[in-house]
Amino acid sequence: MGISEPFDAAIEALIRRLSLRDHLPEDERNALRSAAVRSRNFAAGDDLVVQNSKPSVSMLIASGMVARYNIIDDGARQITAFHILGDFVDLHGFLLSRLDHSISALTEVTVVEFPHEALEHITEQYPHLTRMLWLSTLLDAAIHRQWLVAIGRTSAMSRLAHLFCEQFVRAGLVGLATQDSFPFPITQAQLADALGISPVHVNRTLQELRARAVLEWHGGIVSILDWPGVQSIGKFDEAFLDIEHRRR
Amino acid sequence: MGISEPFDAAIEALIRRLSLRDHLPEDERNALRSAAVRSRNFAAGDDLVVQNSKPSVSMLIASGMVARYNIIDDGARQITAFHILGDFVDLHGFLLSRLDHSISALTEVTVVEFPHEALEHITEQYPHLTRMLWLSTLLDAAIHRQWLVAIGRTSAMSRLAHLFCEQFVRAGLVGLATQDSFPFPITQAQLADALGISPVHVNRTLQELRARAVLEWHGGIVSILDWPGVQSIGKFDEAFLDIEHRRR
DNA sequence: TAGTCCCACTAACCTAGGTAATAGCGCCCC
DNA sequence: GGGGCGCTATTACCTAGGTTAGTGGGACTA
Repeated sequence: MGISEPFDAAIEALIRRLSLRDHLPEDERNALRSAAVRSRNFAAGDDLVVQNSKPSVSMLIASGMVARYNIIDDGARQITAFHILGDFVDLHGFLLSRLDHSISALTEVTVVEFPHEALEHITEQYPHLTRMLWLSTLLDAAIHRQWLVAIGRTSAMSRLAHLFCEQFVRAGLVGLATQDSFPFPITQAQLADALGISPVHVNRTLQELRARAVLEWHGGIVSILDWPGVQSIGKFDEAFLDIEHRRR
Repeated sequence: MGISEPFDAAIEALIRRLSLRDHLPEDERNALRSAAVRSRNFAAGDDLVVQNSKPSVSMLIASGMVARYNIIDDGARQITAFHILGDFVDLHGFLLSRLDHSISALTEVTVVEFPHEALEHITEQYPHLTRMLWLSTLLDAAIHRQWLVAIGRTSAMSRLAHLFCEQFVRAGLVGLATQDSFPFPITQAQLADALGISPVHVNRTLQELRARAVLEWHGGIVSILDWPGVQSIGKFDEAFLDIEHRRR
């Protein structure tokens, strides 16, 4: 195995995630496999991409967790997305000239790189696979919209619960969750930056969730104790993740 | 003119918007023109699409203004996007199974419809045009991210100013703005739903902007009095709109 | 085995923005 | 030409969540 292992893990997870939405024929799977050129490792805290850069590759996550974020001039930070195994973190960088945000590793991370020429080749040769990759960026946008709704119009409690629900379902889609738990190896401060609240209030709110006995979060693992309860607090409806197998 | 007028207005505005990012050859322009089948009118307040429906066409705006929004069970509403002339409101509905939000007309609106089969045909025959349409949805996502940053981490003042900046620039791109003004025909309550604040606070904040003499908003027209001032209050940097002409 | 981080957690106090209720004003429509 | 009606504006009061300034514990380090 050696060098081929991260390739396999990441690409098969991507294929698995896409296959939930439509069948991927073997030639398209192979096109994906041969578009990846190499893997790269990052330590926790490293930036994979910095704002305003013009990357020439897009990165698929093979292990670990990353965040996309923006820094505001006063030093505040807003995380706009979390990504895990099988997520194409900056696929949009293929068509956007310069990235409007940075991406940093929340844990140790391994990614697989896809040169933009290889992606362009896919768009020239494989229309259906192109639609599936396009879909993958549309799902990211749908998640952005859910975050907007949560941050704009719901309480800290709801936002927190909603995010846990989303991460639980997404981890499950790539085989990283058990029936009632999933890895969530970040700090309360990072979570605060994603939810648009202060770290202190994240702590307060977590205690309330713990007191209500709907979930626990220790040692980087979230355990769901009462799934309907969390969903209801978070007003979570997984429809936006569009997990439906059909021709696209 | 007659029936062909909205087609022309909408499609030429779309072409203009895309052409800012890369050259669109004549055959691709014609492919777009022939993919549109008919226009439709909506009165202010009508829903163009309701949440969870499965549309079989995508709509390009020919005139008027629409909002994408989600309703939360407690009745609160969050607007996640505004769209004007030349915007493909629900292009993502082409690949997503069911829409995760509703779309409603804020003014009288005319749209041009593109059947999903016609869009699929484009993806099969015109790889470059496909990338450009994909890009158009990526720009929507980039705007979502900016809204997330604004709503999550900035004051009501900044959010308001940021939104005005964004709308001013976007209106300019399709020829709807003058040097220092643009149409913004919505109510303070609708604006509140986009910014994630209350209508009362929108009013308070507008007065503050007026007092600082950076902009005015009367009769559905926003007049920018001090462009650097508005940009600085809104921490606005148009880079995320990716207005750069290059091969994509 | 003491020293130093980093992170979860706590407490006291503070403020941006929410809520409710109401007034005024233009516009349309009989 | 008067009566709704939708929108802006205003006031008084309230609260979710922010801020600041800590404590305590676990893990690596010397």
